[in-house]
Amino acid sequence: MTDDSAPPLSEQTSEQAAARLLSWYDRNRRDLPWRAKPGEVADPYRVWLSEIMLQQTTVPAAAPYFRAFTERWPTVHALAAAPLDDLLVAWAGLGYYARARNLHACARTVVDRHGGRFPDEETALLALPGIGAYTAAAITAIAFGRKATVVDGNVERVIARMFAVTDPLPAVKPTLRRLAATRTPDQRPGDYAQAMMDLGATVCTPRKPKCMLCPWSDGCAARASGIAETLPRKLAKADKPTRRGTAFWLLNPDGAVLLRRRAERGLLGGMTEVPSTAWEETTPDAAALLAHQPIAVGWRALPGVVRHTFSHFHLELGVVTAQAGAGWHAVDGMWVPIDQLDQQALPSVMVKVVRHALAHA
DNA sequence: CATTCGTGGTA
DNA sequence: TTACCAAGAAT
Repeated sequence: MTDDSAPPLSEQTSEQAAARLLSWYDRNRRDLPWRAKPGEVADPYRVWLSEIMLQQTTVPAAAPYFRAFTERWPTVHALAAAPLDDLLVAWAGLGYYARARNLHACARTVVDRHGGRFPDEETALLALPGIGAYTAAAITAIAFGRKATVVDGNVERVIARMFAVTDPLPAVKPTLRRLAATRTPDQRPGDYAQAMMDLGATVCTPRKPKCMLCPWSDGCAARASGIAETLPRKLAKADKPTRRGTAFWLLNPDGAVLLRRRAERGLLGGMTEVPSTAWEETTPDAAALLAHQPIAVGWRALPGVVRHTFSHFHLELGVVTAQAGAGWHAVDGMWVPIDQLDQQALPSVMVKVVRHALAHA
């Protein structure tokens, strides 16, 4: 049966709809670094690693990190044997650093309690650190070829449009999941999951969906009503407050800069930072600087400000600088030569601070 | 159920 | 320049 002779999607069974999507997938397959080629056996380690990296992260952002990780740590055993700090350095810049900490914990659990093999059932996968409903289903389907309903942002969008679901996210999530489950086929679970996500990523896009290219367009209720681009609806998010702080760019006589490790949990947990005052909505005053300065010296303010936006607030960091005299090696933190900063677990905001300091100091 | 948790690309 | 957005999870 060709696409041209197929009946409208609404008159088809879900198996027939799935077959049409899989046909589209085979004709439009993307070559991604973590994707097994046709005929290749999927490697659960690579599937897992890619799915963690892709959480709330675009393909172009994740790809170079995936290549670096798999080259340096080709197996879950290798990753489990590595120190957490090595993972944090390698993860720096990718964001959501709890993912890296959970990645490490998960690798060690798989090696220590599962004999180095990932479980092939959703419930067992769900129990592992950093693996939630989406990732458990994705690994089940893609790595093990077992039936599972994969629901990510792409699938939510495709399903909301197909069924013209107008209730807003996130409350409507369970409904979208149920609808998605009714269409999940028994055949080619991994390809179907990736086909749904590819469809959302390349055709059923958030803005200006390419309905003319969609294998499901004739059965799409939202397109029929002319509301496809408005779906899925989402509740308005609270606007981001602006927090402010002052960073201390402190050099020692050797030309090394003082850095420190952030708390193991929370924002940028376990990552390296330039010492600073607390980040609060009020501009830090002189007393705050005195209270937070790593050592008591005279500070000179650098011109300008470092701006950065996190997931839930804007940050404006002023930078002050000073030269530490000899004998200050006992401060809380570590002296790092400027030319060795690339070996540190510096998140993007701190890379901005470093660049700003080097440009203006 | 709402909040916390990054980053870079895009319109 | 701002806001939105991306293959979510943990609490």
